[in-house]
This record gives sequence, structure tokens and C-alpha cells, in this order.
Amino acid sequence: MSTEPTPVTDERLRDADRSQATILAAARDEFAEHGLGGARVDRIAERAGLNKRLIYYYFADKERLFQAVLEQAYRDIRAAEQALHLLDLKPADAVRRLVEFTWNYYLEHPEFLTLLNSANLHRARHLADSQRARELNSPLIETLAEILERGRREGSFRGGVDPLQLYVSIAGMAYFYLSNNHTLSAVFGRDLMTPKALQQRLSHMSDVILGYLLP
Amino acid sequence: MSTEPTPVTDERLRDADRSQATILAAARDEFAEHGLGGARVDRIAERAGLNKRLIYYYFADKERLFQAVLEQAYRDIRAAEQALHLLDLKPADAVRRLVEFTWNYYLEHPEFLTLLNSANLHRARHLADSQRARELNSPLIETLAEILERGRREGSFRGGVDPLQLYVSIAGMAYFYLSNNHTLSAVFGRDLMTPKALQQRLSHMSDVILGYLLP
Amino acid sequence: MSTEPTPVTDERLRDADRSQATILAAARDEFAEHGLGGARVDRIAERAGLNKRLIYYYFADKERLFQAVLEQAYRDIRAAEQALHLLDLKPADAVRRLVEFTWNYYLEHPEFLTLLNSANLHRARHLADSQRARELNSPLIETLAEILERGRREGSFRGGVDPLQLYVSIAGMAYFYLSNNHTLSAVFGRDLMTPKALQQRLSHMSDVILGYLLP
Amino acid sequence: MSTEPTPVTDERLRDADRSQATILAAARDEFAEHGLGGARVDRIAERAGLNKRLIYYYFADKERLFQAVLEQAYRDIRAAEQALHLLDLKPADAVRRLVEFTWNYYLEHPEFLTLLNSANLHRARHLADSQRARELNSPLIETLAEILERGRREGSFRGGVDPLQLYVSIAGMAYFYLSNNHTLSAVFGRDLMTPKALQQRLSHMSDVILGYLLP
DNA sequence: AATGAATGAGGATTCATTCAT
DNA sequence: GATGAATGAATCCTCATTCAT
Repeated sequence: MSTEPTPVTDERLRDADRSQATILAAARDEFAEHGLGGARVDRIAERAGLNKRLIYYYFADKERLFQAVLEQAYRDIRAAEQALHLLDLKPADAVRRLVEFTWNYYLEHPEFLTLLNSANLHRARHLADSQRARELNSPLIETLAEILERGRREGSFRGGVDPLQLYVSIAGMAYFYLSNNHTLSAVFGRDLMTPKALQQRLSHMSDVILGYLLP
Repeated sequence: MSTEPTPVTDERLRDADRSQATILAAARDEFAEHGLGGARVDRIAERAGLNKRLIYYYFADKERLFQAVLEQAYRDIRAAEQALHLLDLKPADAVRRLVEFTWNYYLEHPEFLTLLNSANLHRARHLADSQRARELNSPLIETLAEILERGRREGSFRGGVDPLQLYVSIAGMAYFYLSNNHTLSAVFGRDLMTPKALQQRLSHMSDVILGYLLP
Repeated sequence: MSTEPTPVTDERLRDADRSQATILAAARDEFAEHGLGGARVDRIAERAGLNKRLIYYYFADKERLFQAVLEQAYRDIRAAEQALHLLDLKPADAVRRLVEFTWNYYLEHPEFLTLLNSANLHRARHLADSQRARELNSPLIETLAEILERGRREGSFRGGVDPLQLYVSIAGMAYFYLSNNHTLSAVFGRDLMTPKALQQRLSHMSDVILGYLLP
Repeated sequence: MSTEPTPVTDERLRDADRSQATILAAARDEFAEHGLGGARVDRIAERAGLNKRLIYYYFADKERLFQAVLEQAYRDIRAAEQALHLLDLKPADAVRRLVEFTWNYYLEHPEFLTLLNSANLHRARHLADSQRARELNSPLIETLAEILERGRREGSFRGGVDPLQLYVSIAGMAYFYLSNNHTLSAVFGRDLMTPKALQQRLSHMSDVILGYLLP
């Protein structure tokens, strides 16, 4: 009869959190593998080792589950970006590091690419709530703007570079290679995922971006 | 008013061809809008104004219909590429033209991007038949190799550039921007599809690619 | 401009007959393999190497095609029975011969068994036309009656044997063994279709029937 | 009015079992009436008064539902056989009783015949799992062997009779008459299902089997 | 006589979701 | 918090059959 919450409640809450996280991870994998349309709630439950009903309990429906997965994916990449501390580096090193980071992140998180694909196939309607989109807004663009400006001032970078354009170019070069690797490999009869090939791609990307920036 | 029998057979054959083409176009649009998983055979039939059964009559099943759509999309872009006659231009002009072409083609054929997305989601299994993949192989890479070599010889381009890498970079820069424009617009709160924004993107791409190539 | 029918017509008629026979044989095999419900008109056309439309041209619909197949099957077995000339044999030999014939016919025409099954699954509605059924009526029962009577008179057979009952027993013993051979083989773990096993079955059947008839 | 929680779990489990049993019975009737190919899952659901989806929930697909029905049918007849206690009877009585039992069981369970027909049409592929087939193996054959041996020893039966052959003959005589009664009735223009005709058939069967066995 | 094209009415199966406890 | 049972509305696909020539 104590007025304090029983420890059981705490434990339950922790269980609840854990269950949600488990579902989210399972859903992320399922959506990444099959897209939004191809994903199966049944399979997500199976992957999570939890009852299907629980998914609805926590996430209401498949759409909102996808939204939650998407937001988590954004939060994850934003967190990784935060850890880069690009402003501590010299401009050229900072850009090089950003290229490397983007490449490695996509390489290590292939699900991110597919999720992005699915989100765009559905016209980003899962980010329609601009409130939410704003929260996911990367401070990276501002950081990159600052880096470009510093580089320009010290004469190591050309001027007039739009940081958003540059960011999209970096991302695009990494993304297309990885996302289309099956198609490209099939069409060109060349395995694009060997360690050597991956290394060459990163080199090429750095060369292009820095070759362009340097005056 | 001739007394000859009308070329009945021909006409019938043409009807069959027309039906197939109609289905293919309808399917292309449906797949582009909803992805492979989200596409509905019923809707394809409706779009085509033809009986659903006919789709199965000609294309066996949804998977193979998708494959046919994909192959058609590849044939279309290859045909457009052929018409560029890049080797008639000076190296820098040729590259600039290729960048413009890629950009405009993607812009004018948004369905191509979505189809590519879907194909990649399914790990290019629709191109698994290597025979087929080979046929889709773009001669563009060889053309680009020749252009790069010419440029290098006349001193206008840097050496050591892998044409496949360059092609993937050009495609990736255009693709990512257009394919992910919904997400990007939402997250960065900026409409990326205004005529001006599109113009700026093309400029940026040309600058990056040529800025990199020029020594 | 001659008034005689051109030979072409004759040829065509012969083609027509041949086509019908081809369809009938293909249908027989298809019905035998898959039953009436499982048979596919498409497959019948394929088996026959003829256009599906032709099946409808000659046989109106699947039901009536089945009926035609069934009637043909009956005509075939009746023809074979006619060739036995049982009345030329001594009673015991005649019965022995009938047992052998039944056994061998079922063994060599397994489709007959399945067709019979299908017909009965559908309550013989394909024989509903009693006119037709009568035509298929086997004179064998009368022949058997005569044999039994002769045997009784010469003291080699017991009396009071109903020829229809006997005929059904002979048929049933052969039929069940062959028709159920897969089930029986699976359940008893014994291959019932080896030459030796088949020989033993025939022996057994003869022993049972004659053991019963002999006083 | 007890304060104990009601055995909720048990009841739910029982509901599940009941649903499965209901589906099984409905499926048995549908398969018996129309065969595997002609049976309609929709109709089975209707007959069961349950949602069609539930059939797939419990039985995966039509094929496996058929298999379950078949296994149940075998279990049922085996259970009935067990209750015969043939070894408590004198050899001749035991055989007579087996003949009667077989006849009556088929007569009262016409669905068993049709199911067997369907199973055979599909070449017992539903019993392919030999593990399962073995479980359905009737101990009747061994019992019959014992009976035949006893009869032989006391001089009332001839020797050298294979119990499996005898069993198949008994079953076949009953089965063919009942299973093909529609065809037979149509062809011979004689109603084989009147009480008198049924009585005569049983008599005939007993006469044949015992006439054969008695020395 | 023969055939390729086309169709409407199903048919098995799937799926997201809700019920009941 | 967690779960097994149940469902209605699709969804892909099939089938017998007809059209048009």
C-alpha cells in the first residue's frame, strides 16, 4: 500500500521500452528489405519475436510504424554526424572527412538507403508533419556552410559553393553507387563491392569533391 | 478500293503489339508511382483500358511484367544516349552535354528513377539473367573512356579518370537530388523543384564534374 | 466449276476426324491424370497440339468433352471384351480368362480406372442420358450368365451365382488393388507393382473367384 | 459463483480445437462431394460457418487441409477396426465379421470412398511422408494373418493365403460396388442401392470370401 | 477448318487489423 | 504488458469460354 510506484512498474516500463525498440529494429530491417509496400507486419512480429498485436499496441498501424522507423533512422544518422566535430578540422580535411563519413555510413547502414527510397516513393508523406521534419533537419548544412566559408577566406576553396548542393552531391555519389550496385554489377559485369573497388570509389569521390573545391 | 484481301493478319498482329505496348506503358506508370510491391495489377488493367486477364496472357505474372517494364526503360534511355553523338564534340563539351542529358532525362522521365529504385530494392534480381543485362550494357562507358582519353591527350583533362566512376558520379548527383527531392525539401524546408532551383542544380553539377576534370 | 465435291473436302473431313480423335486422346489423358475438376482445357489443347478453340468447336464444352471421353472409353473396353469369345471356352477356362482379361485391361489402361472414378464422383451424370448408357451396356453380363449356367449344369460350378455380382467382384478386386496401389504401397511399405507382385495378385484373384465357384 | 478465475485459457484452447474440428468436418464433406480439384475453400468456410481466413490460419493451404482430412479419415476407420476384437472370435466368424464391417463402414461413410478416390487420383502424394503413412498402417493385416493361421491350423481354412491380398479383395469388392454404383446402375439399368440389393451384395461377398477360404 | 486475341466470373491466398481475454 | 483467435477486404492469378477473322 505504499504510495511509491512499485518496482514492478519500473520493470514493466523498461520491458515496454525494450519491446518497442525490438519492434522498431525488426521493422527497420523488414522495411529496408522489402520496402513499405512489400513489408509484412507478420514478418516484423516474427523478426521481433513478439506478438503481432503488440505492434499495433505501440505503433497504431503500419504507416505510423514506418514513420517511427524513418524518424529513428534520421536520429541515428544525425547523432553520428554530431560526433564528427568537423569544425575542429582544417577546411579540406573537414570536407574529406565528411565524404568519408557519408560513404562509410551508407556502406555500414544499407538500410538507410532503402528507407530513404521508400520514403521518397511515398513522396515523403511520412515527413509531411513539418514539425517533425524540422527536428530532423540536419545542422550539417550550416556546419558545411561555415567550412566552405572558412576555406574560401583562407584561399583554399573556390567561392560561390552552395553547401546544400555540395552535400547532395556527396550523398548522391555515394548513394547511387551503393544503391545501384546490383544493377551496375550486372550490367557492367564487374563486382563493385570488393574491398578494392570500395576503396577506389571513395578515392574517386574525394578527388571529385576536392578537385572541384580547390581553386 | 483494291480487290486484294486486306492484310488482316498484319492488323491483328498490330493489335496484339499495341495491346502489349499499352499494358507496358500502364504498368510503367503504376510501378513508377507505387513501386513493385505497391503496384496493383487491377489498376494497371484499368490504366490500360484492357482486361486484366490480358496482362497475364502476355506477361505471365506481375514479376515478369515488371521485368519487361524495366527492360523497356533501359532500352529507351539507351536509345536516347545513342542520339547524343558525343564523339562529334570537343571533350569538355561532350562531358557537359552528357551531364545535361543525364539531368534532363531524369527530370523528364521521373518514372525511370522510381523503376530503378524498385529494381535495386529487389537486388536487381530482374536483371539476373546476365544475357539480358549484357544487352542493356551501355556503350556509353566506352564512349566516355574515349572522350576522357582525348581530353587527356589534348591537355584539357586530368589523367587517371575511370569512366565508370565518372558516369556513376554524374548519374548519382542527378539521381539523388531528383529521387529524394521530397525528403530533401521537407527536411531542408526549401522547394528544390522550382525552375530556378533546377537550373542551379544543373549548373552545380557541371561545375563539379568539369571543375574536377580540368587540370 | 465441277459439281462434284472437290477432293479437298474429303481431305478436310479426314483432317476433322483426325483432329477430333487427337483431342479425344489428349482429353482422355488429361482427365485421367487430373480428374474432371483438375483437368485444364488449355492443357488438353497443348497435349493435342491444336488450338483451344477447336475443342469448343467440336465438343461444345468441357463437360461434353468429358462425356465423349467416357463414352469412348466404354466403347474401347466393350470392343476388347467382344474379342474374348468366352463362349468358345469351357466354363472354368472362360471365367479364368475373364479374370485375366479384366486384370490386364485395367493394368494396361490405368486411365480407365480414373475416368470411372471421376464419372462416379459426379454421380454418373455424364451417363444420365439412359439412351447412351444402354448402348454402353455390356453384353458381358449375359455372356457370364450363360457361362455360369453351363458350369452349373456340368457340375463344375455352384449354383445361385448372380453374374452381375460376380462381375463386380472381379472388377473390384482388380480395380482396388491398382487404383489404390500408391496408398497401399505407402501404408504397407511394399511395392505392389513389381512384376512378381502383379503376378501374385492375378493368381490370388483367380484363386478367389474359382475357389468360390467350384463346389 | 466461485471466486476462482475461470479457466479462460482452457476454454480458448477448446475454441481453437473446436474451430479446427469444425473446419475439418466441413472440408471432409466438401472434398467428398467434389473431389480435391472441385472443392471450394469458400464453400468449406461456409459449411463450417467460419471465416475463410481461419482455414489458412490453421491449415496453411487447400492441399494440407486435404491431407489433414485424409489423415483424420484414416484415424477414424482404424479406430473402428480396433473395436472389432476379431481375435475373440472363431476364424470363420472373424472373417465374416470383417467382411460385414468393411461393407457397413463403407456404406455408412461414403465420404471415405470419395476421399480415397481423390487421394489415389493424386497418387497418394498426400501420404508421401512415409512417417505418416506408417502411422496409418493398419494392424488389421497382422490380425488377419493370425486369423488365417488359426483357421489353417484347425483345418477350417485353406493354407497359403496372403492376408494383404485377402484384405484388398474384401475391400475391393465392397468399394467397387459402392463407389461405382452410379455408373453401374446407369449401365445395367438396375438400382443397386435398394435395401434388398445391398443385402444381396453383402451375402455375395461373404460367400465369395468364405467359399474361397474353406477347403 | 483453324487460330490468336480477349474476357468475366471466380478461386486460392494474403494482409492489415481487431476481438477477447 | 501480452497474446492466440478471428475477420473483411483485397490481391494475384486461373479458368472456361467467346470474339473476330
